[in-house]
Amino acid sequence: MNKKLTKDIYSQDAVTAAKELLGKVLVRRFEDGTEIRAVITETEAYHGEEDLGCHASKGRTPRTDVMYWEGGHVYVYLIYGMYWLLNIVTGPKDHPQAVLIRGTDLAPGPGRTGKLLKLDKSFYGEDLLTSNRIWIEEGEKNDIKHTTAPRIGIEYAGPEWSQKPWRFTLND
DNA sequence: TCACGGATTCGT
DNA sequence: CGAATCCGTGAT
Repeated sequence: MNKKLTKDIYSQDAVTAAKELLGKVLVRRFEDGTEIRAVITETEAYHGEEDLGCHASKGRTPRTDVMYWEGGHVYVYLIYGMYWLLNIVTGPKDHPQAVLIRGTDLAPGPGRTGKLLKLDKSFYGEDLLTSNRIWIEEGEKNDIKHTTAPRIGIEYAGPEWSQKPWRFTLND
């Protein structure tokens, strides 16, 4: 147990990685040494520039740059001026895609998750394989079952993209 | 340099 | 249903 995930899982495409990250343990270590361990219960996949729901659909900008990096990095951004949303970059270099952590057992909702983990701008580009303040470990269960649903809050992307079943929820 | 609006949440 | 609250993005 307490085994940190290796590069393999992050090198996959976002849709596959989003399913596999369910049930894994998100670990946040604070400066005072205390740790929070939250089981990932809900994810969403954002896949490439052609995905109009993905921020990278606007091309490579200072904000989306990290999505073009190799999988295993952290992409955080501020939404509605209040919440830092946590995303895990996946796939090979120069193929922008990421998995949004939409909820954990300790905090339902992406905004609450970011609040729980006390995320901020400094986590942009953090390496999950070498960071000493945030990483992901193997979970307890092996027989993970999940439910699929359309992604939330991206109506503007049009029906083709907003209706894709790229939202994954861990079954109880 | 400026105006716009968002991968949300909470209270009315 | 609407306010809170800020900065990246694209237009001026």
